[in-house]
Amino acid sequence: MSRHSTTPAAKTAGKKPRWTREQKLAAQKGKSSNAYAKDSKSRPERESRPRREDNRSYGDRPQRSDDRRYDNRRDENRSYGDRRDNRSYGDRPQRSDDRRYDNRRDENRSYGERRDNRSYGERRDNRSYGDRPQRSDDRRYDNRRDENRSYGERRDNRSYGERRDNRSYDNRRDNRSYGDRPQRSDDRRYDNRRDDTRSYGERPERRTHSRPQQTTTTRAAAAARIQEPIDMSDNGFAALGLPEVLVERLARDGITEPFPIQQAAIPDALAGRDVLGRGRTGSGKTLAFGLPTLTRLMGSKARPHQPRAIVLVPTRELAMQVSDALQPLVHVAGLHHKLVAGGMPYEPQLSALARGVDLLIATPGRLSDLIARGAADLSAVQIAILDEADHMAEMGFLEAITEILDLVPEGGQRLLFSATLDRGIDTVVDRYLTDPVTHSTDDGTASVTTMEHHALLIEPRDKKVVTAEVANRTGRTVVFVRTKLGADRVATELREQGIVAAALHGGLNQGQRNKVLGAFKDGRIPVLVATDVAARGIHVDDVSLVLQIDPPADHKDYLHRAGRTARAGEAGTVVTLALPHQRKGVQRLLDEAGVGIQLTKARPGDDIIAAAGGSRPSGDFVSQSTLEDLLTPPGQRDRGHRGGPRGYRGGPRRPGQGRGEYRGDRRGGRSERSYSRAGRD
DNA sequence: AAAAAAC
Repeated sequence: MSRHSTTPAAKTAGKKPRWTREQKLAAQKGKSSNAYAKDSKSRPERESRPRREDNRSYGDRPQRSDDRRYDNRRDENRSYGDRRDNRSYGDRPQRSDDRRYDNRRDENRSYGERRDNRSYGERRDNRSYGDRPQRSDDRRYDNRRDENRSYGERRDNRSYGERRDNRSYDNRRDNRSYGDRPQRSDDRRYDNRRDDTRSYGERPERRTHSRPQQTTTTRAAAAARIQEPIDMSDNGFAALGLPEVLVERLARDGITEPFPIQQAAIPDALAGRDVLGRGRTGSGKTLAFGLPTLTRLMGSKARPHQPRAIVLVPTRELAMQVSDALQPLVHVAGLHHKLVAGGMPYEPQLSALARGVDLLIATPGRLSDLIARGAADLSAVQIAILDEADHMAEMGFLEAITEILDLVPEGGQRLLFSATLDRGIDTVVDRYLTDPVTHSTDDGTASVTTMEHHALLIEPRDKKVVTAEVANRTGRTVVFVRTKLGADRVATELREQGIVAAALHGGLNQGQRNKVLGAFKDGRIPVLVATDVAARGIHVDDVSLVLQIDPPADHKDYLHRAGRTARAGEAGTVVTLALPHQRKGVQRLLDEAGVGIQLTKARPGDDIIAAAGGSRPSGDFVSQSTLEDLLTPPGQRDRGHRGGPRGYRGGPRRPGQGRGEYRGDRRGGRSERSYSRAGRD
């Protein structure tokens, strides 16, 4: 336990102690011998262990004014003793040069003040401003809901015919006339998202279409219909002790029977216990932690800046998905939630926190950022949840996670979920959980029986062609590669061979990431070439093939990547390619994952490729402009220059004198509102 | 070793 102790020096400095490199390495090796799942009772009581760096009583801790976390006053507004920087003025960095107090965009600063004063040639993005993605198209700077924007600003101003949901009426989720639809709480705007990871086809109610046909169109009638009782007698969620509003809301989406992980974990989570939950990919883990969390939060309100529950997730896309999935439930519970992640504008996150958020769904970086800014204060968090917990406990995430969890008061509830929970999370469990109960609804291996696995041993020179042949098929395909550059390269190579493919990785800006994933979900792009950014948690309907052209790092990654297909009982195929020098490693990985198959030699055109649904691609080059067209939602095409060839558009423009897509800051004096787009378009 | 995660 010595790794949890703190040096006196660190304490007196009032700094947040960090783990040393040695401590982290020790933690990574899983040196703990604690068998939390089997013998958790034998662990010493939480209070008796000096786990936290700061186990002084609250009264002994540094005063707020001394606590950087909660103090974002400027130094000049504090007493000298409180100041972070008590160098003499002359020694301090010039204010205009001081990033901490300056979050203006570069183009609104004088040149000397800019963060990036590299010459143009050195900059990463030295396209002329005109060539850059249009600001107005960039979700990062505007995530207001459509209904709060002027029409011109709305994301979806496609004509009805162009919209995503132009399935025939019978195929729609909701084919009632508008007037017949339920009130806002049931409104599609808040309801075009999944409540869990089951496909719609999987939901009992959807098959039966038992929704009464509406004949009236008044709002009153719609409101009355909401009141219609839903049969609770035979509802598995009601039986678990969940509140009626949540059960009803689920039932309205046809979700009446909990999946095994939900059945297992919800009662303990409701009872306030710490839970380790393992359920195979696509088995509904989001609801398993979401429902009890919301239930326990119901009835009281969050104070400004003090969320009462946090969900930490490893990627922005997953954060969005979790947020979307819980949205309707949060709403009917009378609570507020907020997605807090990087690549998105600060202002909505800041203002939501200022209003008070019950449930915060966050990626670690942005949350830490907001904490440092004094916008978020975790001292009222009662429930802390780690989604993809084993991944969050790995090097690279662990430090950020511990930094955040250290700010959460002890004694609260902790929920850790993943499809692959192994001993790698022991350090986190030891440090933050009390007497956890483990619910494992599968054996952590490739137990999804509707999933078919192939592993092809190929020659390096065949890789490009085999990749294209396997990917050339009907149905959605996710191709996994190891690196960001690889993703771009493979996507390009596939397009050159006639396959419509787009790359998704963390090197893209959030606007691009959203566009690519959106186009893939819509079916505009059938093949997604992704790094492991898409390996975990991301749900896309009807992905029927996962193709791993670079082997995953370990067997857990194999299972997570594979888990993008065959979700919730659907069928799916996983094809893994291996080069001769990767043969041993890949075979071991297959064994560890419990797949139970052997590598098979394959060449282009082989039957095994056809058996997996693949065929020789057309070879008709998919041009860049075709791709851009497909990536751009239909209603946003043919506006501005998007989709067209990139040419000279007036040459470089001095920052601050752009085309006016983004003018918020220039109105001056409204930094908090600087992303406001009022009057635009 | 890479990817992800703040700007």
